[in-house]
Amino acid sequence: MVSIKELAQRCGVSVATVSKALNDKSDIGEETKKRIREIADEMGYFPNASARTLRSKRSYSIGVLFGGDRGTALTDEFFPKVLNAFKLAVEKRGYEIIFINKEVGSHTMTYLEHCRYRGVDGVVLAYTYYRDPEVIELIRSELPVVTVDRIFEEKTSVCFDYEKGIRDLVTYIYEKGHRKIAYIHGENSKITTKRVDSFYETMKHLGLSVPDTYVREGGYLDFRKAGQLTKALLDLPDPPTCIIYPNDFSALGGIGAIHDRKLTIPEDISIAGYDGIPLAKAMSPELTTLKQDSEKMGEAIAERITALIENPGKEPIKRIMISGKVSCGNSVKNRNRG
Amino acid sequence: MVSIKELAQRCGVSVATVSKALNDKSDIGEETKKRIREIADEMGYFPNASARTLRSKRSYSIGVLFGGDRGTALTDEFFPKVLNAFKLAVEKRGYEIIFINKEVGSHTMTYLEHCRYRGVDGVVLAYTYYRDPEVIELIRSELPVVTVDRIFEEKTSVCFDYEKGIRDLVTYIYEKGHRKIAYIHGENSKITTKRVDSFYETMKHLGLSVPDTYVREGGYLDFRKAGQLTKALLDLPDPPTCIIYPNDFSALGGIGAIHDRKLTIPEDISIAGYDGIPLAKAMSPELTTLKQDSEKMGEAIAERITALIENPGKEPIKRIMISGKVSCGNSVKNRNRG
DNA sequence: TTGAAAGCGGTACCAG
DNA sequence: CTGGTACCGCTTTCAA
Repeated sequence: MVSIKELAQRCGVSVATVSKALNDKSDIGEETKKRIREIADEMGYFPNASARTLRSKRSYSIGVLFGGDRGTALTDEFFPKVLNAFKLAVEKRGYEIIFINKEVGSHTMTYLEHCRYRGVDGVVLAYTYYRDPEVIELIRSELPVVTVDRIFEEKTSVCFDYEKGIRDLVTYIYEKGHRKIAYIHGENSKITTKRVDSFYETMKHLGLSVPDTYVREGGYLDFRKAGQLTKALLDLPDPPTCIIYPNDFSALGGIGAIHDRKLTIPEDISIAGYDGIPLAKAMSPELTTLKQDSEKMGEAIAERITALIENPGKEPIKRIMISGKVSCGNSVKNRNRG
Repeated sequence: MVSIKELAQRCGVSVATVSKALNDKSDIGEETKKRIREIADEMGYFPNASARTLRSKRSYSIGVLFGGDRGTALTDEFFPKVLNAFKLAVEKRGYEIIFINKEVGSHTMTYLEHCRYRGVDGVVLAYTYYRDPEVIELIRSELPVVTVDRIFEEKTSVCFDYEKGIRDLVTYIYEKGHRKIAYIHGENSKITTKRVDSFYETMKHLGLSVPDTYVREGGYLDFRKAGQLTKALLDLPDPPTCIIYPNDFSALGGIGAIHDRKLTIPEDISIAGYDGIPLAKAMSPELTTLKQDSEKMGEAIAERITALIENPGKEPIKRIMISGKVSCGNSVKNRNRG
């Protein structure tokens, strides 16, 4: 690898001049800058990341903490898409991502220590166990922080707009003529609460009553439970005409149960998912769902964290909402005409 | 962050001694080592990664290159699971992963340049466009390299054993009494060729003939095409009793087509997928598939690349095969009794 | 506008 | 066995 020294010799100037020229400092002549840049390109020069970081305290790397210790978020069906979008968006801005964890070999360090160890410029937290004292320590640190799908005091956050999402989805189903809508929701969490509250509010706003038996706790990754609950809903004396699932994945459990009962979708019973994973389009009938925009999400996180890094203390705390769109599909029957 | 200097002062020894003690060099007394380590723990000391890398040329980071420029592999349904397993396995060994790409901000660099820029200790390549000259340059470089699912001369590789996988799957289907087995395979690639060859060989070995019309090119992510081809197969004068798909995901396209034809699985037609994604278990009926062991894969890659890094020039070139297991499910009918 | 030199926080060599 | 010191490659201050 060609070093700044070699480059300087080749240019016939000092290393200081080269460094300043490449970092576009104001105290170098335009002529000189131009020449140095050209020769640098020609020689394929890149500053050594470690040296630069060591001296300048800027690593151009962003720590990503997600899914707690077990690092299971990557095995989820939806998060990798957000991560990928985020990755591309930060790379476009000259940053790289580094996964933050507690164990580095035999050493155990806190998340914050890990961040300092690697010298990350900022941190993004997503789907973590937010009550973990170490997570809290990290959030309260002086590092630029963006939290995903969770709001913290004094910190910028980017969240999917679940309230609007559920509202739009329920409204869509309502407009298709459904009045008896059941909701199998995910495990208890802030996100789930938001969704459930929005469900009740929307239903109320639409003038519909919701029997207690219509709202059941399933799980985001538990398709088996979704199947059981679906059967329970179908067995009610007054069953719903449409069932909303925690997400697209768990909707599959429901579909299995519906097939078991020899019913067809959407003729006999309508269903809707949430997330809009590619799979939803592959299903037959195509699943009605709320498509969350993972690209917009990734881009928004990247935009915010890099802004916080590059304008320390000058960026206001923002609460960004990313809204999705109903993906109609064919799993919700139109009851209006017949 | 506490530096080695402060730690040395606190210990009453020189920085050199501290460095050597913490790196467990042989020329420091056991007593001293122990005392220094204790105080280091107490003070929460960690060596600064940049400083260490700068001087020692060891970054304890591993570059990961996958899915080419667009970085789409993370959006795939299966690769994130391998990546996650790999990530956990390298972290256990004290390494971190860094994604290699061409664009870092406005700079464009080759993959190899990026590796040098970040000073990665080794590289893992997976599902890349292997004919890209830059990829070849990287593979031929002096960096420790492990390739995934692809074999290169003089380089260590870890591959899923597709030959055995297809053989086991076909044999399983055969044992269930099927004789007319069709195979919709993925896009042309080395991996696909291996699978198709194994399919033909196994069929031959089982004494079964394969009409040309039974083997069709679909796509790994193209469920729509899988649906079309399924219909074509069903329309044959002598249709197969079982269809194997490129993977679990594309099998869904087939299922849709089968439902469209008002046929049931497995009574009217049997199907099988490949990969064993969680979804396969969620389907109804549960999909018969070949479950690939992503954990074993991740662990094997991690073991190999770290071995290559830590024993430069001493590790033999290995070709590791990761074999999966037939996950029976219920989508292949037992034709033996009835 | 340019350059010399200090130093970021470690590691590695060599002397004691 | 321990310590002094050069130095990894770059940025930054300060002097010219």
